[in-house]
Parts: sequence; structure tokens; C-alpha cells
Amino acid sequence: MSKQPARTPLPLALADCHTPLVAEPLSADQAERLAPSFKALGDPVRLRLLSLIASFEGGEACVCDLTDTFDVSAPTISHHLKVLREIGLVSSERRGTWVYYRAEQPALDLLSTVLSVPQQAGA
Amino acid sequence: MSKQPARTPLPLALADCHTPLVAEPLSADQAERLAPSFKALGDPVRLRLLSLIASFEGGEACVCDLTDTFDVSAPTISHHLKVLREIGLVSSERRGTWVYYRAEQPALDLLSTVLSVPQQAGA
DNA sequence: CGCCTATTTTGACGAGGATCGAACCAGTCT
DNA sequence: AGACTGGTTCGATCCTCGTCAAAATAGGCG
Repeated sequence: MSKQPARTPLPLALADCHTPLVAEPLSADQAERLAPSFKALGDPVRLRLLSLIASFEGGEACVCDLTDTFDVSAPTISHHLKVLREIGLVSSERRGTWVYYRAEQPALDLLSTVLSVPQQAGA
Repeated sequence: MSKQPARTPLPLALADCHTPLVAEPLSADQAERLAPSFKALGDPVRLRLLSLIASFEGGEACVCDLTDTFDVSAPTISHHLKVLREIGLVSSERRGTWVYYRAEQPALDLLSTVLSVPQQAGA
């Protein structure tokens, strides 16, 4: 992606960007920080995982609750959860035998805001 | 991505999904339709292109207005614009010598809604 | 018509990513 | 301790994607 010199990972989606993308041009830096979050959402399995976790009762789900829903192997689920976690879209916590994942709503909300279209934003 | 049997391309982001992802679990089908749009947003150059186009005066921009802003070659810009266009995030129109791109705000708004977090959605 | 500019298409290449099976680590229970 | 279940890491494989240079297409103009 955009072969630039070699950038910092920027795991957190907390770009200094809280204005809609349609309102003013994203800087190269902002784009570089936001893109990985959207990329993380760019896989159907991850999208479903996130949605499933977020809409689970209590707002969190055990990995064992998630695995059976998908046609992919457990390592693959684990891999996708790791991607979501490292980008800050979910957090995880081990409680005894099980590991629980929880959606990070502020991160989601930030992305939603970036994509939002303010009234009379048209031509 | 998710090696499933072989799915239709589903170029349009018009999934039958207008509810936030955190409200109820996405179906496999919905996820399969939405993910490509997020994937399209998952590249910094495309994110900036979209933002630049959307926030241009008149809501549209000529390719020649875009090219100089980036460090990548013209074919690469063209490639990214094609990706955005085929997914329905922008539309293009040729007027004489130049080609103008315009952001498809309804598509953006749909994605924004999907990511939005309704009040008291928490635990 | 032939040339010039704007944009896209083509082909190739290297890097990244999704997936799996196997091996491994973490707790629990007996 | 040993065995069992839940979950993650490792290594390999295959396919996708971003990028560029070169060639092709589209309009406008002399």
C-alpha cells in the first residue's frame, strides 16, 4: 500500500480526525492512520465477527461462541480477532478458561463519523 | 478472502442492510456485500482520493486536479479511481478532454450508518 | 489528417494477506 | 502430575493487491 518510505504502524485509529471525510480533504497522515482500520473491516469474516461480538448479550462474546458460526478454522478466527484487536476495534480479556472479546465502540464511532455526510454537503 | 465457493462480485454496496452493525449480527451475505466497500476504503491513497473529490468545490474533481497531490503515478491513480468507481463510491463522467469524478454520498452514508453506534448500545 | 494532452488499459513484479494443519500455551478438573 | 478443552502461534501455500513503465484510447486543435 502506497510504498512511502516506511511508516510507523499506528495501531490506534485515534487519528486527529473527527470531521467527515467529505467536509475537507484528509491529509496524507490522516489517511495513513485511518486506512488500516477500514482495511480491517474489509474482510467479510472480520465484519461478521465484529458485528457478532458487538450485538452479543452483554456486549461481549467468548471465542467459543463465535467459532461455530463460521466455515473457517479456529486458527483463522483467532487470526482475524487479532487483526481486529491490534487495530483497536475490539479488546480481549481472559477469564478462566475462556477469552472474551468486546467491541470498542468509540473506535467504531470515529470511523462512522469520518464516513458521515453532513446535511447540504452536496454540490 | 474467505475462500467460499465463488461468489458474485456484488459491485454495489446496496446491501439490504441499513442497521448498525452493533445492533444485530450481520448475515454472511450482508458481510459479503459490505466488506468490499470497506476494503476499497482500506488504502490511504483511495481514502484521500475520495476525500479530495468529495470536498472539491462543486463536489466533483477532474483527474488532473488529483494527480499532482499524490506521489504515485498516473496509472496508479487511475487504478484506484476505478476501484472506487466499481464499488460505487464515486461516479465518473467524461466532459471533453477531462474526466470528472464525484463522490456518491448515499453509498458513504450507508457505510457510515452501518458503523454507527446507537445511544445506549453498550452493555 | 497528424500531433498533443488527458486518461485508461496491459503486463509484470514484489509485498501482503487469508487460510489451513500442526504444534504450542493456558486453565481446569480429577 | 496428567489429561482434557479452549485459544493462540508457527510455517507453508496460494491468491490478491499496489505499483510502475509502456502501450493504447479519447478529444481537441492546427
